Amino acid sequence: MSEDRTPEIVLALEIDDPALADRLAALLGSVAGLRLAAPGEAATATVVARDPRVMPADIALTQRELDVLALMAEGASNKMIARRLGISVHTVKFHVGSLLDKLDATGRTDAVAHAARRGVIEL
Amino acid sequence: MSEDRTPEIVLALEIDDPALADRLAALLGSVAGLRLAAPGEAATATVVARDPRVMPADIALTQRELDVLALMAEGASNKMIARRLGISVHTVKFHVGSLLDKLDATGRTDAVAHAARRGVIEL
DNA sequence: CGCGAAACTGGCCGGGTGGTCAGGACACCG
DNA sequence: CGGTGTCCTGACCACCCGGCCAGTTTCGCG
Repeated sequence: MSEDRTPEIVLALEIDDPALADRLAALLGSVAGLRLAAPGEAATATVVARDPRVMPADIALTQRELDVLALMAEGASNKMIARRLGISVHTVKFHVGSLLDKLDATGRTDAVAHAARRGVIEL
Repeated sequence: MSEDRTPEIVLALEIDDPALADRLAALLGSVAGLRLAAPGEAATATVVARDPRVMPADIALTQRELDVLALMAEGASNKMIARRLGISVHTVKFHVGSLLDKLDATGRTDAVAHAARRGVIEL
């Protein structure tokens, strides 16, 4: 009961690089006042590090495509996007088509999922 | 050039709770072999902690709805979901309807976006 | 044993979606 | 100047989606 005013910080590790994970584990494991979380244990904080990720140059989307993509992520229909952007539905469908192509998606739902996964958009 | 094969780990902090951030900064700042990142500096790893999160009670989705939701996030069509789950398209549409209702979404794209936002599914 | 919740199925239909073909305007670059 | 790329628009069409109606079974709970 002495000093439980410092409730021991539990740190979880989510490191892609095994070598880095080892070094961090060694470093952090010997720090007084915190300990590493057991697998599956609820942690106070998580140390994350994903290396040069699968994300080659943001897949080169044009500005207009990013506009359309953002509205798609809001759940907007082609008609809504057209109105919001001041262009015709045909043009929206054109951009959506390009998006599906570039993002390698089969539909608009798949497209926003892929985009969110690679950080192109923020959900 | 002695031992720069241990390139000093740079840690960034993304902690919601200021008190926890302070304690972690104090603890980690005095560990040899790593240092805290300056604001905006590219870090080796990031320590994240979002507290009691916006995610109370998971909005009570049934198991089947979670199944359908997961496949929706994959970009699967109703027909594909039906095949994958061994049920009819009508049933899929039934579950999708419930999903749209519970997630307060206007379409399947909106539904997976909402679900991802509140952590119901992992993108 | 009733009763509700969950899961499942069917049909119908208006509107949305994705693919395809075709075209024009503009800017940049070799 | 011709080529390339982006952006924009039009039309056509098969298919999908979401909402509506209705119905069945199975399960757990009081």
